[in-house]
Amino acid sequence: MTTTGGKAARTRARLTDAAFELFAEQGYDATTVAQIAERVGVTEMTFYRHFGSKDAVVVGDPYDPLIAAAVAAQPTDLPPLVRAARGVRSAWEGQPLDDDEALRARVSLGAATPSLRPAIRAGTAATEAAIAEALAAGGTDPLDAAVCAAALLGALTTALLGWPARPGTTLGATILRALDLLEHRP
Amino acid sequence: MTTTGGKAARTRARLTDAAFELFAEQGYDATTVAQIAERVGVTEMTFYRHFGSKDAVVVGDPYDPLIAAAVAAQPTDLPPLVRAARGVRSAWEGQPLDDDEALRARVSLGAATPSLRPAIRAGTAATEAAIAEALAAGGTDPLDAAVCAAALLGALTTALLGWPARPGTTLGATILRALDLLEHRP
DNA sequence: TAGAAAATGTGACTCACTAACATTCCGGCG
DNA sequence: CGCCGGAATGTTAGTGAGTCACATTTTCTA
Repeated sequence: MTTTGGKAARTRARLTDAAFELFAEQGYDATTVAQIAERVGVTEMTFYRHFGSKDAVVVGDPYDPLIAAAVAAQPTDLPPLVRAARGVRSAWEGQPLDDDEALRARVSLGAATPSLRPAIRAGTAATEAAIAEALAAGGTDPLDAAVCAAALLGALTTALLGWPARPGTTLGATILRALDLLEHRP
Repeated sequence: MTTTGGKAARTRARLTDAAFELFAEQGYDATTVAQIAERVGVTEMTFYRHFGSKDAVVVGDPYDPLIAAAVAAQPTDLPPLVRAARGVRSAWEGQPLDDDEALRARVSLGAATPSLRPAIRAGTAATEAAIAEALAAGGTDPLDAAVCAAALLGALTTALLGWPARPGTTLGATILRALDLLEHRP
């Protein structure tokens, strides 16, 4: 039993691998769920039980909910957008995402596939809501809070998707740069 | 021939009306394109020829491309996010959108229907790209420009969708408020 | 009023996604 | 060893959005 996890985890991993192979061979849109399932020797139904949607293979994990805590910890007398940006900055510095090749590949695919963007945005919705709530808890008007959170997530997502196109640049630098822009540092 | 436009325009208008009736009766998701077409006495095919997708009935018109010009007209020594925000502000002041009941109804539906959000975002993509390009033409790094444009559009879209929930508030005030937030005016 | 052009219809298809129900795999326990 | 229960997977049959090639009607113009 050297392999990690039970049978389900293994099937899930095989589906992920097959999916990325096919995406690389034919592109995301041209690949059908049936093809992915077939390559693994499994039914479409099994795919949907593991992922729920075709998007989910690529988008996968939701963003950090602990970002919200970092936002809430920022001084409430700052303008809300600055408060949010500083919160994310401190959260990142506390626990950065290591940018391995796998992540770069996934982000690259996401950036190169327009039909995937809705799913990407949807994946950030939870974080956006959490940040908005954290801002509102500090006395910011709820709509103002939502607007700032949306601006922040828009900036972060665009930075993330633009990162793979800049070889040699670290993800951290790209993210922090986006935060600088929100704080008007030119 | 007192009616405006040719037959196509009339069919399109009838499809829009029928669609919004059905959306009001049963909700957007529960309404099928076949139902819309049937109510007008027309085929699904005709619907798709007029709209291209179910989303398009609600999302409809693309945003102002002249916003980009206003952004480009702002002084280049401002931080890019400020430059973008001031550009939109000046564009709005030059030619505001009149907020009639029809617009409010459409925005309301969009705000209340999560499955519509992807289409809404997609509808702003052209404006976002135009603003990014205007910023980049002023010497801003292309990725920085894209990040700022995304933040701006994120803020504006959220403000727009949040507007109908505030009876008595004008759309203009809501938009200008969002721009204030991007410029750190609390 | 004929004839081109615009508008619409037909039928068949692909693909994502869902649901109810049946079946097989696998580890633990007597 | 052999049985048993739950997890994992299969089967079948759908719905609904969107596309395509081709036929037909309607509308406008010369």
